[in-house]
Amino acid sequence: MTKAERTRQHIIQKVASVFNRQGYAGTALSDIEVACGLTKGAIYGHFGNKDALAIACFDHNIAPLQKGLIRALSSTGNSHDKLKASIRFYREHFDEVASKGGCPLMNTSIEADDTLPFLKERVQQSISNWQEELVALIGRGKAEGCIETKVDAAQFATSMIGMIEGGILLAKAMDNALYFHQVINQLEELIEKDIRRK
Amino acid sequence: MTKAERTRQHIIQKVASVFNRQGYAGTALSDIEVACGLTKGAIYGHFGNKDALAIACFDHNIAPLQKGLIRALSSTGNSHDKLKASIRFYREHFDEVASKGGCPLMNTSIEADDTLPFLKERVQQSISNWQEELVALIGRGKAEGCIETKVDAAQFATSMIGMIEGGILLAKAMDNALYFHQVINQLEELIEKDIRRK
DNA sequence: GGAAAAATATACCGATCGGTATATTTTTGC
DNA sequence: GCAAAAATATACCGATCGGTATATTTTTCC
Repeated sequence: MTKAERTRQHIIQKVASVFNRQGYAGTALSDIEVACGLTKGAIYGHFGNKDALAIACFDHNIAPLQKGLIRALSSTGNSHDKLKASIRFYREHFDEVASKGGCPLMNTSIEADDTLPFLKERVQQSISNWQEELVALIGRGKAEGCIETKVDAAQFATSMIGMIEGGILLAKAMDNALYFHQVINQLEELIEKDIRRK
Repeated sequence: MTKAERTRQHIIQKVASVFNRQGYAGTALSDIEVACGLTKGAIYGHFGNKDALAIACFDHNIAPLQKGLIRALSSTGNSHDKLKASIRFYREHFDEVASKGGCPLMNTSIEADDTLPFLKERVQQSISNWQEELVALIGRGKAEGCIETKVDAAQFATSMIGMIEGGILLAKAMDNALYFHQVINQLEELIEKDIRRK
């Protein structure tokens, strides 16, 4: 890895959580300079402008979440087990996500919604991918016989994502992880009672 | 109503949705001037600073939601019916909320979380109130015999709020109301199958 | 209807915004 | 180890930020 690449990674790694916490409009170049310990000259040597850096940071912020989903999908057990493994992943990593400013998908979505099309595009891609992976998993579960065939896969996938995001929102807003765990408990009960085929 | 009061209301009414859409950091005084058709001189004659205006706008944005909850709680029927009436309210008003930039509770929470304590305080108060009202409603439902006594009132209340907010988030992010309705459908099924006492 | 008061607009403030041109330092490759 | 190139810092740009002092207009009230 060349020096430039290392520095580029250093900047992303240091600045990503600042963007996640303060948002695009709320993060000034001066904040970025402080966060990575470099001056504008250096930063603009690696990124064309603030937008390009914001995109790189967004990608960096969602990478671990995408990896977590992939890992859960390739875990042992049937599709119902994988669904549970996926939820377990979010529960186990909540504190980490919270400490970095919350879910980047939600944070970016809220701000980008009406004002930052170049970020909104990426948010939509991530949500679509997440939802489609869950729909496919539920479909496989029906074929395997571990998930009720009458379950509406799209409705449940959307609801699951909505509950996870909603739980993070409430826990962050209230500064209390209990809210998140309450929603996740409800979700797990839902999967056990209404989704699983007995 | 005096002239000053009328103008003050005019400013709030015009600017509230701009704050909801663009956020606090993303809304410049120049945006505010354009939105209400007045100059800084006039605006600062009614509000001490940008913070004070943001607070007034937040209050204005959540007022209809608070009223909707109160109205649902005082609707006819038992507690289970009131729970359903409350959900129906959000479904019926989704398009209106979406057109004004989404749920102000969520939008404000995300941005205020780490940077705007004076707004975060209000968000917390609103969420607490919402959750407590639902917990109390479920408690009354148990006493009435229309809600299963084994239901965890706090967990369900939190989950219900989380699902509503999560649904709004997804629908807004994807520019597609279907996501919201999917989550609400799931929530209504949940209430009918797992909450209601048969 | 005219003077006092209130509301609004204009003009301006220092600070900070994102971004760039250039000078300086550090790294690379022979 | 030295020159070329790359990386970084410094100094500066015009624009815009939130906010204020003052001038002008509008409203109020006798």
